[in-house]
Amino acid sequence: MGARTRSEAAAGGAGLPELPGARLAANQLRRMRRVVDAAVRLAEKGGFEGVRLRDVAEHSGVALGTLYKYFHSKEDILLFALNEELERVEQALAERPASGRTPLARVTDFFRRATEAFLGNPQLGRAVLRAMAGGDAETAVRIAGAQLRVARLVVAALHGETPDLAAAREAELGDERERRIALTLQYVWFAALVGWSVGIHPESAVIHHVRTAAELILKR
Amino acid sequence: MGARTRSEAAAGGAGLPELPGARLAANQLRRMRRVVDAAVRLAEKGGFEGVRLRDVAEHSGVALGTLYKYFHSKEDILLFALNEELERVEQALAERPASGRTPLARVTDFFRRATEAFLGNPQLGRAVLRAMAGGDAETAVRIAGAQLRVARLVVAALHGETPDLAAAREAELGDERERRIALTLQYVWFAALVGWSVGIHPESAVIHHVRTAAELILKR
DNA sequence: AACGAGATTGAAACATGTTCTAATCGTGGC
DNA sequence: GCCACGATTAGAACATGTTTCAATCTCGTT
Repeated sequence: MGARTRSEAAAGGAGLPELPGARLAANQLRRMRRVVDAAVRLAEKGGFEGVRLRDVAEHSGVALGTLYKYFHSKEDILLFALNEELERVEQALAERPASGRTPLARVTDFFRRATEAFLGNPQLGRAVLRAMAGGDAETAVRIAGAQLRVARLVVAALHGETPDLAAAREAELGDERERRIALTLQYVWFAALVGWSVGIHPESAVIHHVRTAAELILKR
Repeated sequence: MGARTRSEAAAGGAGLPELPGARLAANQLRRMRRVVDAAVRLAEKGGFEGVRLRDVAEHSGVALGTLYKYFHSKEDILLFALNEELERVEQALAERPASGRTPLARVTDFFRRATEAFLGNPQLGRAVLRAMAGGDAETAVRIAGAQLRVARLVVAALHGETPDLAAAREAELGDERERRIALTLQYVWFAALVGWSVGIHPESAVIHHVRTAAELILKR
C-alpha cells in the first residue's frame, strides 16, 4: 500500500512554523484524526462490521500497529467519534437551544434533534450503539463521558433558556429531581435506539417512546 | 434449519418409550439442549468471549457445523437461553407474584427479583446483554420475544394479584397507560443493566435507577 | 434387509480483530 | 552533521466467529 508516502509527514501545517517540541504531537494528532475520520466514513457505509480495521489503517495511512497505539479497540475508535459528535451537538444546542415553553416540549425537541443526529446516518448510528453496548472496562470512560454529556444536555433542555433564574428558584431538591428525570429519559432513549438498531421497531418508534416516557413523567 | 423433522411434535416424555417418528426430533432436541447448556456454562465462567463456539461444540458433543444448523450465531444461542430463563422467571412469578400494596411497590419488587436473576451470574448476564445489543436481523425475533415477555410481567406487576377485577375497572385507556409505563420501565431497566455491564456504575445502581424512574412516574 | 434423503461429522478454509516483530524513520540532543 | 531512541511501518502470526465440503451416519421407507 502507498502508506510509505513519507512526504505527508513534512506537511508544513497551515503556514505557521510549528514549535519544535510540538512537531511530533501534531503529527500524532493528525494521524488520530485521519484514523477517526476513516472509521466514521467506513461506518457510515457499512455499519459496525463495515469498519474493518485493516481498511481503517489503509484509508488513514497508518499501520495497523500504530492504530492500536492510539485506541484500545474498534469500539474505542467509534466511541471517540461519538464523543466528538456529541461536542458538535452541544455546540448546536448552545447556538439554538431546545425550543418550547414547557419542559416537556423542550425535552421532546431535544431528543428529536438528537435522534435525527443518530438516525441521519443509520449505519453509523448502529455502529456506535453496538460499540457502546459491547464496550469493556477500557472503553467505560468514554461511555461514561458520553452519558454525562447527554445528561447535561437533557437537564439544560428541562431547564429552558433561562438557567440562572430557574436555577435560583428551584432548590437543590429541584435540581436532583431534574437530574433523575434526565437520567431516566436518557436511558429510555438509549434503549429505544438499541431496539431500533437491532430491528425490533422502526425509526419512528424511538422518538415516540421517549416522548411517551417524558409525558408520563412531566404531564399532569 | 432442516425442518425435515416431520414428527417433532411427538416428543416422548421422560421415561416413556419414544414413538418411532419422534426419534430424530428427540435427538435434535437433546442436541440443542446440550448446546445451550454448554454455552450457558461457558458464559457463566467467562462471559461473552468465554463462549468459544469450538468449546461449545466440543462440550455439547456436536460438530461446529451442526451448531450452526440450529442457531444463526453466537448471539442467537445466548438469546435462546435468555428466553428460557425468562420462562423460568415467569414461572416463579406465577407461583409467587410480585408483592406490595401499591403498583410502585410491586413493580419495584419485580425488578428487584429480575435484576437478581441477571446479576446472580454477572458473567452470564453481561454475555446476554451483549448478545441483545449486538444482535442483527436474524436475532431480532428472539429479542422482541424477550421484550414482550418482560413487558407482560411488568404489566402484571403493575396490576397486582387481582387481574380480572382490575382489568374490568380500568378502561382501555388504563391498559394503554400501563403498557406505556411498563415499556418505559423496561427500557430504563435495560439501559441500566447495560450501564452496569460496561462498567460505568455498580450493580446496586441498576435497581436504584429503575426505582427512581418508577417513582417519577407512579408517585404523586 | 437394503436404500436413499437428509442430518451429522471432522476438518479445512476464510474473515477479521488483535498482537508481535524486525526493519526503518524522524527528531531532539550532542 | 551525527547518534540514539522512541515512533512508525509492513507484514506475519494468532484467536475465534463463520462457512464450506466430502465422508459418514441415521432412520424411515420399501
